[in-house]
Amino acid sequence: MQMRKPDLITGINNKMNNNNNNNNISKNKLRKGLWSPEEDEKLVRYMITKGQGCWSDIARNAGLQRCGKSCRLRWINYLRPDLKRGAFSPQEEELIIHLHSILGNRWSQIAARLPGRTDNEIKNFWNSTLKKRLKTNNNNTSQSPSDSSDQQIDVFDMKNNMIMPINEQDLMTLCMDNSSSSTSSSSIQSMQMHAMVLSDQFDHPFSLLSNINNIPTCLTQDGNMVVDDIGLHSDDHYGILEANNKMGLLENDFELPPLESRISMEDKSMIPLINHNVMKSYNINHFNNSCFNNTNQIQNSKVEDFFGFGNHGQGENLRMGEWDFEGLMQDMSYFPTLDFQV
DNA sequence: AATCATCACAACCGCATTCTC
DNA sequence: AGAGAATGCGGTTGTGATGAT
Repeated sequence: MQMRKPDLITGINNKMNNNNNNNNISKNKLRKGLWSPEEDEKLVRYMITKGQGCWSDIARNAGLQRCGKSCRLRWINYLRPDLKRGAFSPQEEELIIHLHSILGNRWSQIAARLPGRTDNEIKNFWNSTLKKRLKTNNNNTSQSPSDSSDQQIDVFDMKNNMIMPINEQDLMTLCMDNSSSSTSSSSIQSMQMHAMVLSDQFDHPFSLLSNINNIPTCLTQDGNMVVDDIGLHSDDHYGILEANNKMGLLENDFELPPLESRISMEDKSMIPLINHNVMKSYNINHFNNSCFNNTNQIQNSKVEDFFGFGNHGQGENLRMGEWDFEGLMQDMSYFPTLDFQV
């Protein structure tokens, strides 16, 4: 389906392109709007024979009166031979919904998990179809008292030594990306995730993460380690194990985050109390940055050792705010029919 | 048949980040 | 180091197709 009329930007372009004579086209006027079959053919032929390179060069050398950006978009979203096209399968739909529940509108990251699909395609599908469908579904179930969007999660304020509740949405936003979050509460905005303590009260929203096991939970401010599921609870909610003891096996592998990304523990006063399953999905660097920088013993450890992800290339870094999908997807037996592409 | 509303999606825009010189 | 170019990303727009009235 083609929508935009070609060359909306200038009437000059329109006339010139109708003549289909590249030599006559003004050097400064680039064509916009719909791509003609001829343009597509030029771009495809060029890409197949010459391969990818600088997009502005491609546009020029392929004889296209388009900016490089436009060529890139056309190729990535429409002309690429590995595009799947066609309707989304139910499995794809479900995966998009799940990924979106974790990632939000990070379309490119979602698309990276759907072979043959583009971020634009997924974004359009979400905005035009899935969002409405989910909204309808939510309306049907919104009367339920167990509506997860209203679920309160206790967060421990270390400065004031008290527990305060926040809603799940705020916590998820906080967890997703503390550099660009737009949480509704200023107190939450000021929080930084630097340690996790388990809490049985939070029945995590990420069911797909629930089969990740065998991790220690996190660290407290003084370098102690908080653990769960290994029978070391010291009271009703959590237990503390001396990090020295727990980390003894890991101290030979040393991997430190860049200095500038480390977070001063003094600046952080809030520790969320959340289920360890949620914590597992956090950005690995996030833990490097925030959890493990305060204890020498822990600094000597790789996070992969803790979480068993180990799927990153050497030296690979995730940006702040990204999630560790490599590790996450390893554990996603939830969608057995999909061929995940990394 | 005509009109209007909605859907679907290609493509654009602006901004942020990364790269290159 | 920094300025400009290139690239990538997410939000938004515009319009043909389709359905409802």
